[in-house]
Amino acid sequence: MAIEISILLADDHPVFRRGLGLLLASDPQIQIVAEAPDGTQALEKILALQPDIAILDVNMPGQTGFDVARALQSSDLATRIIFLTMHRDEGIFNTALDLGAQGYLLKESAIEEIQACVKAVAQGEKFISPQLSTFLLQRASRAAAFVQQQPTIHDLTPSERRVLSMIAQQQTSREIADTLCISIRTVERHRENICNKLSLHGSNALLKFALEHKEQLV
Amino acid sequence: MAIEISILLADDHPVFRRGLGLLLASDPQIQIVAEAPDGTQALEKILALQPDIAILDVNMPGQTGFDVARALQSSDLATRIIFLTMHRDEGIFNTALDLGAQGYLLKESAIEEIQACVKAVAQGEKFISPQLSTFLLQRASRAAAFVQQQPTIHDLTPSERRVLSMIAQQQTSREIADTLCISIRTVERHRENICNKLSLHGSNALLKFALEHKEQLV
DNA sequence: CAAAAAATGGGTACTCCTACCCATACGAAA
DNA sequence: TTTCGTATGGGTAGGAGTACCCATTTTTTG
Repeated sequence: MAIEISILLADDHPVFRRGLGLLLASDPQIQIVAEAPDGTQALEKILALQPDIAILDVNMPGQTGFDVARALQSSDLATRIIFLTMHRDEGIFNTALDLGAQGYLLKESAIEEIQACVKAVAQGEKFISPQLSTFLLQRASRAAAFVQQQPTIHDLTPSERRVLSMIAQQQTSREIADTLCISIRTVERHRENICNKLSLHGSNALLKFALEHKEQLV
Repeated sequence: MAIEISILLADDHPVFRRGLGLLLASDPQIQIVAEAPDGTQALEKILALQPDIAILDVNMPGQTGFDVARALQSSDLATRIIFLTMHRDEGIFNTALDLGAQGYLLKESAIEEIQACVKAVAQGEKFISPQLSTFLLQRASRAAAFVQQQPTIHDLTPSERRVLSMIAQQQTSREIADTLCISIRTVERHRENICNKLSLHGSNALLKFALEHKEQLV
């Protein structure tokens, strides 16, 4: 078949981006119509070129892949999204799916896997890295249970998220209170609520969590 | 000139490895003689093929790029080493230089930069990502001052390193003491000594440091 | 409008960690 | 042999954070 799949490729690592571009373009069905080194340029080019598929790195300087996806959600473009990430992380994975991603790949994926993903997504199917099947099953069982058993970062209120991200920047409650011009007790209250929502216990639970989930706290 | 530079390429991410391979091979002077997905295979192929240059990812499953470099140090091979890493991290950088690396590149480097690095190293020069010039200057000034002003992980004793890596695994002093069958006071003494050596201050200073330098604590 | 959620603030007890004080034992280096 | 580094242990004070208790105000939502 001579059906062309037009693709925009966004990743801030030149070698990875160019390399993947070359590898994908070696397939006659696939055409790379643009590349972008960051989310802002990716979004511009997606809106201008309206590719079939946008392959977006999650972690890019400036606008992240998630930011681009959010911006696209409010448009009526038919461009489908494949996320590409370093992190075998359930939180990021769930965020991606909540943003309506059709594909989710780890950067360590084999080339054949990425090609298969592109073709599956081009035909309207979904494709998720097999390495993440655990997360997918957990997500499915959660959905089946009709209750969210393991609340994530996304269940936090804006204030709580703000505090959490400041914790990830290694600020103490005292410093956070001073910065936000609120009482340290309020900060500690937020901490408590976050701990409860995320089922975190023990000493420095929040600091540990925050440092391990920095990426999601941009 | 028709001088061929033979290269072994080791990285656990297939797309990055293949992509970089294709990009480098597009230069007529450069020939990729082998690729490897992990340190063990990299070492085998280096010993068998004796390439001019080995481009090694630092973070690979099993044997890391550093492990390979250590193994090569004790051999008398002329293969020069270029390290490739995600992390803009001074500790990793210094370790690499201590291991006799001729090149040190960030994965976010431009393709031209990597090509320049390969050619420089092939001619016996050194090449370090310009993004790391800060570290290089710090290292130089440290050496000039003839004293190590900022001791690093490498200045810790074996016991201290063991404790630090357990801290990075989110164990409390109590748990570490139980695991090692020593008094919690000894663990706390190690913590103190580590804090002093690394000039760490404030609450949870060690936990923060340990979580931010996990990669070096394997 | 009423109810729920979110944000604000305070009290108290407890644990963990840091930061200082003290010491003894052992092996290696000067 | 003496000294230094390392590992081992104890005491004590204080800061930071968790985990409960209490409350009021504002905003959002049904």
